[in-house]
Amino acid sequence: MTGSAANGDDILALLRANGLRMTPQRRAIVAEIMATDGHINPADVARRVRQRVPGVNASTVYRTLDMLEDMGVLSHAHLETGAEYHRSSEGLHVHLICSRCGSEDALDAAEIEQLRDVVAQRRRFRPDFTHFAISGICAACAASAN
Amino acid sequence: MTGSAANGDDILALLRANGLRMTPQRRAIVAEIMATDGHINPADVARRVRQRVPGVNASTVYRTLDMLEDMGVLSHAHLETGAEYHRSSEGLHVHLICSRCGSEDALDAAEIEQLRDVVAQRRRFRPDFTHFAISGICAACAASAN
DNA sequence: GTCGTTGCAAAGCGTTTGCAACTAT
DNA sequence: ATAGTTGCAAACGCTTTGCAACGAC
Repeated sequence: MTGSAANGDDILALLRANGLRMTPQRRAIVAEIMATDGHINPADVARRVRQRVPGVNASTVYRTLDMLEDMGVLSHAHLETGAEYHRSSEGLHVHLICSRCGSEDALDAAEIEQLRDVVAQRRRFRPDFTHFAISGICAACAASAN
Repeated sequence: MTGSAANGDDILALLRANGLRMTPQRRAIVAEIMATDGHINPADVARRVRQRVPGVNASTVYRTLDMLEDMGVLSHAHLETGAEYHRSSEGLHVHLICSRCGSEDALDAAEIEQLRDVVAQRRRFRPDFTHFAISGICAACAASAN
């Protein structure tokens, strides 16, 4: 339930420690995830994995992603297009998404801290800004538009 | 493209001004929306409207919600369960959602302002905190849990 | 009469499920 | 041998689409 596994070996150990098994399908899925920086949605992961290793069923991909999230290897966040997975080891990641052009950026740890403080100032709610993206208008679009 | 219509008459006027028509189906959908505080998703709106006015097709509901959003009468936000519509006239509304118990709360204008400032401090990105919810742990859950 | 609007029916898409066969351990 | 895992195929829920009929203006 913990692990911030950074590589295949760590993940294998994690599975073993929980009585789970490392199958060829899981190897392929983990490899795909580890090869991808940033986020990809379940359907995309399924497509990509199947492209490399034709035998992998989509339902296996969905079940594996769920499992990896339970193990703490993956996390998901909600972007405009829906849920996206990313490696938990990538650390705090708050997505800024331009609603006009779709470009993406990210806040750093200090900024996230400040956002948390604003909320904590008046509420006992402990916000997790990584779970949902923050929509808005990027500098470029603000300059060129309205 | 503008309107913050608060009642049926305003909406009718808005449609007229844009060469659109007020049909019985639209009347039913608008009535349902106006009778609901908070948010409901498209599928729910469809179900509720059909319950009241059996003749209304689901595709009509989807098309009408899209149209009303284009007109500025409705807005949508992204919550854990997906997209939710709400009346634009309800004003700035930032959703705080507890990921443990699902309870909801909202930030007020002053807090939203402060969040904006945090981002503006170092970026030219203009955030819209209303578009995505903010996930986190509510006070009650933080107290009862580990 | 015009043109926006609707219902219908079908299809699309991502996702989930039950179950028998398979296989990592 | 034991349980975890997979593929299959079907079903699911939400949403979209093309098109002919309809109806608000």
